[in-house]
Amino acid sequence: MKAEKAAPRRAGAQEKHDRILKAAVKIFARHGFHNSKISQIAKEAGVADGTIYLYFKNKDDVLISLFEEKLTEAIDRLKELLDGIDAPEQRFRAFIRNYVLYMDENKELAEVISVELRQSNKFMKEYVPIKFGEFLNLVSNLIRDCKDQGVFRTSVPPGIIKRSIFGALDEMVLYMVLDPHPKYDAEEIADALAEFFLEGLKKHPSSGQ
Amino acid sequence: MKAEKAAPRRAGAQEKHDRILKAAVKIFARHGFHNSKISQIAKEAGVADGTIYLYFKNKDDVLISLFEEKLTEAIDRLKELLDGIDAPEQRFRAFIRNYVLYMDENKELAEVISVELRQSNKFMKEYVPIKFGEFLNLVSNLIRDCKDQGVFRTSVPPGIIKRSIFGALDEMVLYMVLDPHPKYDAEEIADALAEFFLEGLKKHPSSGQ
Amino acid sequence: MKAEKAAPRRAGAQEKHDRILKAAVKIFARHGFHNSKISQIAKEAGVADGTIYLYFKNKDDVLISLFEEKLTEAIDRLKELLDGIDAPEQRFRAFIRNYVLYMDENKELAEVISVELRQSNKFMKEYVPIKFGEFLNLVSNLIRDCKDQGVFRTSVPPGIIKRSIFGALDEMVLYMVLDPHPKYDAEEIADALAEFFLEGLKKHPSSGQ
Amino acid sequence: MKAEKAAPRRAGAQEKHDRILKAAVKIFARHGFHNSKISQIAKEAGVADGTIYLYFKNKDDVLISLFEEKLTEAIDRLKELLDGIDAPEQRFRAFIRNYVLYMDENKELAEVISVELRQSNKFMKEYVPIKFGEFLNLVSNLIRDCKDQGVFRTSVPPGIIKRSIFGALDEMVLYMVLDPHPKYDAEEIADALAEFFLEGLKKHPSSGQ
DNA sequence: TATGAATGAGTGTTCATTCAT
DNA sequence: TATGAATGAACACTCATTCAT
Repeated sequence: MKAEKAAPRRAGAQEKHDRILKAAVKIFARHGFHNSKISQIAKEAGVADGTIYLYFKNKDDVLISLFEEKLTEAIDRLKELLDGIDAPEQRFRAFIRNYVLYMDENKELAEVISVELRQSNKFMKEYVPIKFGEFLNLVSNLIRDCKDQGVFRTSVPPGIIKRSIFGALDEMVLYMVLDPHPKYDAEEIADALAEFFLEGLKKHPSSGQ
Repeated sequence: MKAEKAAPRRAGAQEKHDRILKAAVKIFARHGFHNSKISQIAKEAGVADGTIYLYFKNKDDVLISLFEEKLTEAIDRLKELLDGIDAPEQRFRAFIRNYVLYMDENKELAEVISVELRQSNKFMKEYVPIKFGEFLNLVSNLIRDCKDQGVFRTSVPPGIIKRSIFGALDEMVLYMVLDPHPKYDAEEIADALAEFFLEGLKKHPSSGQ
Repeated sequence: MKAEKAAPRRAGAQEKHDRILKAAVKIFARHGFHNSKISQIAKEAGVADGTIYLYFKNKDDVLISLFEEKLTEAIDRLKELLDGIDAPEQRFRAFIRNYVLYMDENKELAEVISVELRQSNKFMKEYVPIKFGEFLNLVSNLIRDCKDQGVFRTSVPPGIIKRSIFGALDEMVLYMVLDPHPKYDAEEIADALAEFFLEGLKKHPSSGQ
Repeated sequence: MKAEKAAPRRAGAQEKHDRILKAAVKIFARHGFHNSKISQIAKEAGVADGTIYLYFKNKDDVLISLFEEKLTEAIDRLKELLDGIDAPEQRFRAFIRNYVLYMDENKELAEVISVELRQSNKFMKEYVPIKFGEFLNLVSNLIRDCKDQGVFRTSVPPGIIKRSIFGALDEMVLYMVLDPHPKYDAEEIADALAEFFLEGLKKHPSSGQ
């Protein structure tokens, strides 16, 4: 929930807020945050420049809000989806699959997240890291469940696994959405990644120790 | 080899060029590319603002050159190192290990690469993607060798593996260099990652097919 | 009487007009005209921003109206007061005294007049100079009466006297209302100023000529 | 002496600094501080907009520096002049006379000081009040000397006198420089004011008490 | 080569004003 | 009348880049 900024009370307020954020995703994806102009976003959203400042504190806040709201949305969707699945391995697979498919359906958002998240994570102190941490915890929990149930016997520390998986997912998704002639489609990528991670995390009896 | 720009003639020229790039790494790591000022780099390098333009076409070119030269250096170091190792699996392990240790020893460079590479990859059309591709190919080759020798029997496509590994490495390294109180040291991280990847790529007899 | 603007029709209209002006005095005193926002005045007055434009043409007009009405009020009060006094010297003293006391009782108004009047006098072509001239004429008349009755024998031209007196009063009042730990109170200041001016304007037999 | 802002070291630096300040006086006099644009000043000074920021921290600093330097100059000139005069009354007269003539010769500066000083005094915390206080002290000292030597026997407190005199001078000067068809010239005004003040401050034996 | 003063295009942000409700 | 969301013109300030020395 955004604070500080008196949200306009009109009926269409949320709609306009969303329109601006949607425009921002498109513009940021196209030019990158730093090369995007507020006036471009305003134009794309069909509002005046000044209107953006009725809904967001400043340009940074547009990006932060974008991260916050879109990550929340994505996380919620993933959580809800996982709720319907019991078997840990299936949950893990479903997570990977749905993350990849979600990003494939929201290519511009995927671009923005991949390209700008690190910048933001480093230079914007507040919201982004929190939301991002929440996302990483989702991964942690999945891994812990898999371990608890004996699916994963890996000795790799969870803190390393969760980040590695995020890094791999993120990079892969970026490649997927940017490549104009992709060799693999989202489904293939999702399956391959799931396969890769699962193999890496299962402790195979034959591989001894 | 850079073009357009008058090649440095004096012996001290290369030294000044390097000093500027070294300063740039430090400044970019601290503030990010877009928030870094040419004047800050000049000051850090102990030269006048204008002098930077004797060695680099413009601000973008400083970052591009940085990527180009530092990636080249890193790649060459890794290549040379791998040359001394025969067994594919050992080469793979050595690669992971050395990448992580190298970045740990060059924390500022690691930050810049992690935080700025994607932006640059996307928005700077020229050198960066080429150099980055070269790096990825290094990974590809390692994987191909492992496959050729039967170490990896994975069915995951190499194009997906190489990017996943880069993504995981990159994210992990970023975490490593940024966390003020890291839970794991570089050695642990390297070992864990190698373990994770190798397990994921070996085709385990027991895991059937 | 203001023109152009629809005359307030409802009984409550005048009241709202006054509330806005009262709010404006407070806000202008606190931040200065140029640093005051219409929205601040609206908030202070408890009305919507747009409402101000139902009562005033624009921001300038708020200040102009403020000067016009408050100066009129002050002048009328002073005139009325002077009407009850016959002796020119007493009228002069009463004028000084009451101007100072009035401003002391209306500190915020005094600040606005002192700080903004000159700007307005110079850059706002219409009402302000007229009203201000009227105020100065009040002084002129007092002086003329004193001269006519032989109280003042000064050879200093009236045009110079009236402005000097206004300047001195204005500066003194500003000092009085702004100083958080004033050395003199309003009464003392009034008496001192009256003394100073009267001495300066009486032609003292002993001082020759 | 200005600090913080690295003054350009070039030979012509002081000259450019002065040119900008001179331009600022002209522009501020014409439009008032708040309605003056940096670009107007730059144009008038024959420099680029950005150049102004090499010599001044920001727009406020231009005004502050203007006050500081011009007041210093004026005060120094007045001090030097007074040094050559012994008799307190003559010193007082000389002060009035020279202040008025100086302002008459620097009409635009006079306008800026009269119109903007109060704003600045109130809203700019640092330099202006200090310099202004120094100016007031000059007046105080003159009065004290006159009292010490028995020229003034007034009972009006010095703190009130100095501000009244400044207020009267300032207002009178403003009138003088603004009136397109002035009834009095600078000499007359100076003489009249001196006369007025002196009469007001001398304690006339015949006026008893 | 090296300097750093000068440039001026470019933009985030503010806020007086409007107008649909 | 009253509202306050929306507008968009306006502007201070920054900083990459140039160029005279």
